[in-house]
Amino acid sequence: MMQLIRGFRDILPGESAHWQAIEEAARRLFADFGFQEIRIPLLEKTALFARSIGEDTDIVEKEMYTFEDRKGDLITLRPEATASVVRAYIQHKLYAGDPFHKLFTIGPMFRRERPQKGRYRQFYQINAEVFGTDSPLIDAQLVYILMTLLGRLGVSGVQAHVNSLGCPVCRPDFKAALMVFALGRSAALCADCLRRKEKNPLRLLDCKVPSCREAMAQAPEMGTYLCPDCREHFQRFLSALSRLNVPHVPDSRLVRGLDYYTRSTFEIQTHVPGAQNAIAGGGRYDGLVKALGGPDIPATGFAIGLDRLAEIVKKDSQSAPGRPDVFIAALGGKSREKAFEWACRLGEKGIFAEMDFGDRGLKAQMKRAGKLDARYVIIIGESELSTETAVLRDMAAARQEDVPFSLLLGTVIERIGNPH
RNA sequence: GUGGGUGUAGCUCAGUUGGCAGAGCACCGGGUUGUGGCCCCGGUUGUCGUGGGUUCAAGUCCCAUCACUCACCCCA
Repeated sequence: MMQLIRGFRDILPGESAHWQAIEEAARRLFADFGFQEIRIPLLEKTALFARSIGEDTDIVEKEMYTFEDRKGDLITLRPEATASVVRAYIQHKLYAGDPFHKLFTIGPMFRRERPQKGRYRQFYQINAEVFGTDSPLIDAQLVYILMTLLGRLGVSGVQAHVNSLGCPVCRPDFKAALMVFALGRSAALCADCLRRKEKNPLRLLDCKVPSCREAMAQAPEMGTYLCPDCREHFQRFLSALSRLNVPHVPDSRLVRGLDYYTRSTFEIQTHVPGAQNAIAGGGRYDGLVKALGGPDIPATGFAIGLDRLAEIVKKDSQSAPGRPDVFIAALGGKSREKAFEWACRLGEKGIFAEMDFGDRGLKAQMKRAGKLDARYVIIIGESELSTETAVLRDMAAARQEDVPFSLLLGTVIERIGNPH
């Protein structure tokens, strides 16, 4: 049997409704807050991701779908959206005139990781990016938007974890201090952490191995190393969240894996069991626009993992196709042709008319009409053809009447339009 | 990439020390020559994930492989 590629998935009709609900809620919310949609390509030059995400990150080192095209250029299926949005912002000089832009995009990303619950190799994200201000108020607004969206979707028990990663002025000092501290504890660290302390010392802070946690318990905290500007920025971020009554917990262990993050960083976590408890995350990336060849414009944004969110939003009930307004039960070929014509005409008028295309008995067709929960059934067979009169049955009332063909569609439209 | 678990009907799952592949739901037909839901009767549905091996005999034991799943790494 042909099977789909490992780590990829089909979103079947019963589930797609949940996805639509989330996407519609997000679009409405973005409109409410003045965001505009930007649509970006799935493929970019590999160098874009290598430069923005960071050469030494796992994403770039071993998780990207990278290919050579026919010309020999290296291209990559996007592992995240921010790099592309920034590229587009720069390329089309969206900063000219007014650098302030609020953008969102929804679509699939690709990472070649080991599949796991809520994690696929093609996964979907809703991304928001705000360019042109370094205000912590905007960071707070992004968190507020995230919480509002989750609230509108009926997701409860979520918490915003927030932190500040500092800036190019103060972060190097912190990294150095962290490295020195880790060096003193080398004996107690796991193999992964020994590797981390060279490449990405910040990650030492969120290792899950108990012995590492213990060893790092007294590690220096970013908070104490923040420069005055960053310290004030973080305070304003926190107080804005408090003013908005957003439940949030400062979490000095919250670090992000991508190199481009600066200052405010946040993650929305659920209390669901399992390791995949983060459903959205983001933060400020003030240096990225410049690093990718644009002007020195600050920016901030978030990403929501749609796969996990859909899993949470999914109600126990599977969504079903809508109930037909009318089911047309036809007996015999001639009748079926008539039924088919009626079904099409009714559909054109916005009335959902279902019918059976096989050659089945009336009982079977009535059964099907009942199963589909059709409001009315039209019955047409030999005798109806000869008298040019169809039977129109109200299923709930279990009453039926004869209606001349010439009046049938009008009668149905009237009944559906004005029930009773 | 690393480690554990699981693959039997469309779905949820039974299947004994190796001995004719099952149940419920769903689906189809009948009970009513052309009238739904409830009920009753009957029927269909399988590469037992795939490929090899052991055996008189494999869903069952062994090996490999693929997929799913959980955790790690990492991340949304």
